[in-house]
Amino acid sequence: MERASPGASSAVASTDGGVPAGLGEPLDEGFFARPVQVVARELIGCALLYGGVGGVIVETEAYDRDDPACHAYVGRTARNGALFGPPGRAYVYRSYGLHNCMNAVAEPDGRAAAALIRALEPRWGVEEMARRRDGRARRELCSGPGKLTAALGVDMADDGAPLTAPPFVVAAPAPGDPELEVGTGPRIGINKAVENPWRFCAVGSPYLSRPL
DNA sequence: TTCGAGATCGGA
DNA sequence: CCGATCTCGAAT
Repeated sequence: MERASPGASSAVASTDGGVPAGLGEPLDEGFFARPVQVVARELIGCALLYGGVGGVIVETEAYDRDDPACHAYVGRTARNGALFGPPGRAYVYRSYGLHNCMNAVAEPDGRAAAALIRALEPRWGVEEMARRRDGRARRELCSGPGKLTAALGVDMADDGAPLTAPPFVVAAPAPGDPELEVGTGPRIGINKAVENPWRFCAVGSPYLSRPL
């Protein structure tokens, strides 16, 4: 069981450029140019920041082109174009007319697939995220795909943007970070291909959208 | 603690 | 029409 005490949160040491310290190596395009299930699994424990604000990825889902639940399943359209583009880009779409959801495009250029980022453990710029999320508790800042885009300030204008360049940072787990145990389960909120266990979670994290 | 409905809009 | 969702209020 994790036992983070709210009062013990220390100030985040940041370098000059607003990019926080304590990050691992930035992930390159090659990381994303692999099977989407592998990418989705290995993103657990990595850092995701937007403008210096963000946290550690604790929940993802994989969607590939042969998957009826994937937006690319119906073929290329105006909305899902980024899915067919080069790996390491963002695919951002609007959900239920209200929320934005963010994916990391995976697999080689032209092959549609993406990992949906579903939850973060807030770590950098927590104050700013709380402001954007109406002063909610840390646990609720990024515990869902629509919540985390709101907390980071990611929107439709970021559709197609490279995750390998500012304002995005996606970095491997920092050296010395405890390795997270990854669990799998069925994906959330879909009605097709429900049985595929393509949801990946950091086991026991209190920051998931839902427990496994 | 769980359940159900409403909000809201671009794309097929 | 219908979502890869979130929130709030009511019931349990």
